[in-house]
Amino acid sequence: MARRYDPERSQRIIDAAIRVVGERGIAGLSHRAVAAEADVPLGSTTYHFASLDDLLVAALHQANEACKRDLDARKELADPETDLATELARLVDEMVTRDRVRTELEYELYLAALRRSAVRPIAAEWVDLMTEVIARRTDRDTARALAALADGLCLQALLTGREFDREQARVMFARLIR
Amino acid sequence: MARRYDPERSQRIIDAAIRVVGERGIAGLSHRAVAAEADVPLGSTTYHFASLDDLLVAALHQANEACKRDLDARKELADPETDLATELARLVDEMVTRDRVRTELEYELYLAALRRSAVRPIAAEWVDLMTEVIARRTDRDTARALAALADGLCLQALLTGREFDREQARVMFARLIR
DNA sequence: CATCCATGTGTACACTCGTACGCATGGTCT
DNA sequence: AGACCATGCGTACGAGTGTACACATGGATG
Repeated sequence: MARRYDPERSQRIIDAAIRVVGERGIAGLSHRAVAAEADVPLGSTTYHFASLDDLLVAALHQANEACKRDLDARKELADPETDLATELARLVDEMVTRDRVRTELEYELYLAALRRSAVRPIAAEWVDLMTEVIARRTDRDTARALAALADGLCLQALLTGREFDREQARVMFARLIR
Repeated sequence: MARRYDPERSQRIIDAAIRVVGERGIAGLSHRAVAAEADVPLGSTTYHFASLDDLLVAALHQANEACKRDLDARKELADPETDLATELARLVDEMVTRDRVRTELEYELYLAALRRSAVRPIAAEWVDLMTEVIARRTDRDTARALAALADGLCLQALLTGREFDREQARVMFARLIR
């Protein structure tokens, strides 16, 4: 039979799950949808992930790790030569335009965390990392507020569909920075 | 047969739907769950709301209207004698403690809006009203940022489970107000 | 009073889903 | 070489779902 012994199997299943959630939302995640997307039989998804929740957690965790790596790799955010407010405004701008799909998935994760306790730690991780990265340039309390403002601005942009005004955002970030 | 001619029927169905979403989340919304909660037969829910989406939209719309009325009724927010930053900090505090259930439902609405275009206008309405109410006390751009910060702080509190620090929030709101 | 039709009710159908489970297979270890 | 067992595969079952639809009822209308 085709494709036996596939050491990357469970990884490919996770990748497929991320694509499914990205396209149809968490509500659209099912063993069958993932199996089809990964081109593996149904039994394979249930073998590698005992329950659908396990799969969801694995997928969201991996997606979140990718986001975190990206965030960490943003040298400009850490570089004290740059203007923090400008960099944050740029970050949000890119999140709601270039990376819009991934950002939507990120917020899907957030809001799913409200109901599913298994997902909450993952969401909390993201909030914490975001705060921590910013805190390298300012104090912790301010960093938390900056992260919150960034979150709120993202959400507003995603929900209202209004165009994001980067310059105005920069001004607001600047006001928070002491 | 019992309870024929019930002019409040569709209203009671909506109320039941709100309770169901509040308790189990949007994922838990089904014709049958609502029918049971409203104590009406299954056919009744499908009669009054052709599709499940119709019911969801009606429920979220009504819940949102209630929130909006409450927000409008907050005299302190409009009263120029009060300190705006203090009032906003109090508002968020109450949202994540006393009104936590309703707030979770509000964010559930946000989540739904990300994927369902029918729900997006309802979420946008809420964002707009929030901004408008605040804009009575300051300029529009600042109001938008204040609303975004409030949203972000709410979300952080709900996700991390950390206790909300009202005083710290007040300081951050105050920094945004020019 | 006769009729109509908005409203209310119960049931049935087709579908998707999560999960369980028996069996196949072939690296790996003794 | 032979046995073992992690991994892979297909199928089946029961539960839950949205929706359609045939029928009941009784206030409103003429």
